Amino acid sequence: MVRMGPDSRDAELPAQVSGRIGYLLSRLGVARQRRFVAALAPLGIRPGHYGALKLIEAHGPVSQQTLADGLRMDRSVVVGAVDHLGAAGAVQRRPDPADRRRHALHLTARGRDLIREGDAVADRLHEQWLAPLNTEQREQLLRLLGMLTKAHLHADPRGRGR
Amino acid sequence: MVRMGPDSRDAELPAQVSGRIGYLLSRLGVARQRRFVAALAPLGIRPGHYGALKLIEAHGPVSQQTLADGLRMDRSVVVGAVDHLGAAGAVQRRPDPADRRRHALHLTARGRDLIREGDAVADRLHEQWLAPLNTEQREQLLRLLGMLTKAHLHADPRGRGR
DNA sequence: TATTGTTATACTCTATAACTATA
DNA sequence: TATAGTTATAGAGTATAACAATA
Repeated sequence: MVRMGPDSRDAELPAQVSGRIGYLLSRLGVARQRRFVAALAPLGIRPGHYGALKLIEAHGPVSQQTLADGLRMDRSVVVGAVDHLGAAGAVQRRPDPADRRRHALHLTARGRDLIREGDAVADRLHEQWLAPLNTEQREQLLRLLGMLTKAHLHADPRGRGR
Repeated sequence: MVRMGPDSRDAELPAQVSGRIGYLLSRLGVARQRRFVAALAPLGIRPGHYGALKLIEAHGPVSQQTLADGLRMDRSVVVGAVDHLGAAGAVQRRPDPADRRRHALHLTARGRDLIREGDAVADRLHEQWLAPLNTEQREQLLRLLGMLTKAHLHADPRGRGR
C-alpha cells in the first residue's frame, strides 16, 4: 500500500539533533563497535577477548583483576572472558607463586596466533572505516578525538560522568 | 597491600589498540551516550524519548511506525516509549481517521515543555562535552564525523554492516 | 580487614516471532 | 497479502552483592 494520511513515513530527526557532534559520536561509536564484533566473529572472539589478549601480550602474565582494570570491566565479567579464552586454548590460568589468590594468565601459542589474526581483522576494519578520509584528515580526527578522550575518559574511565 | 608478583596492576592496552580512531570512537560514543542519559534523567525521560518528541514536533502527528523508522528502533520498542511519554502526559495517541490501524501521535503542551527542557539539557551537555575544542576545531570535527556518517550510516542505518 | 576469583541476581537493550485488526 | 500496533521471549551487556580462600 502507498503512503497516505498524516504520515509521510520517511520522517527524520531535525538537524538540530542529528547534526550534533554528540549525536554523531554516539551513532558512529555503536556502528563501529558492531562492525568490530562482526569482523571478529569468524575468529570466535569478541572485542573484549581481543583486548585481553593484547593486554596480556603487552604486559606478560597478569592477574584477572589487572585485566579487569586495564579493560575497564568488572572482575566478575573477566571470569567469563578468561573461561572463553581458556576453552579456545588461547590462555592458561596458572597459579601465581607470589600470591595464591591470583591466577597468572599466560598466553599460549594459539593465543599468539589469535592475536595476529585479530590484528589483521583490526587493520582491515581500520582501513575500511577510514576510507573516506585522507591521511591529513585522519591525523586531524585522531588529534581531536584524543582531546575529547583526555578530557572525558581519563578523568572518568567508565564514562558515567557528571 | 602493595603491588607485587608478576603483576603491575596498572597495565594498559598497547597504543596500537588504544590509540586507534575506531577504539576512541567507540569509547567516546558510549561515554557521551551515558552522559546524555544521566543528564536527561531528571526530566524523567531517556534519549529515545527526547528524539521521539523532537521528531513529532518536526513532522506533526506521525504514526508509531514512522517514529520507529526515524529513530531506528523496532516498532515493538516504540510501544513502550509511547506508553512512557503518554503516562508523562507528553503525547497522546489519537485515532488516525485515514487508517484505523494507525495511531496518530500528538504533542501536548506538557510535551512541548519537555522538549524545551530537553533542548536546554542537550545544549548544556554539548557545551560541556566540546569545551576542550575551539570553534574551528568543532567545525573540523563535525565535518570529519559527517564524512564517516555519510559513508557508514546512511547506507547502513543500524550500523550492523559488512 | 582487604583483595582475588567466583557465583548469583537483576536490569536494560536488542532482536525475533507471533497475534489482532485493519488495509 | 501486507501493514500497524501489540505482546512475549530470549540473548547480550552491565551492575551489584555476596561468598570462600588468601593476604
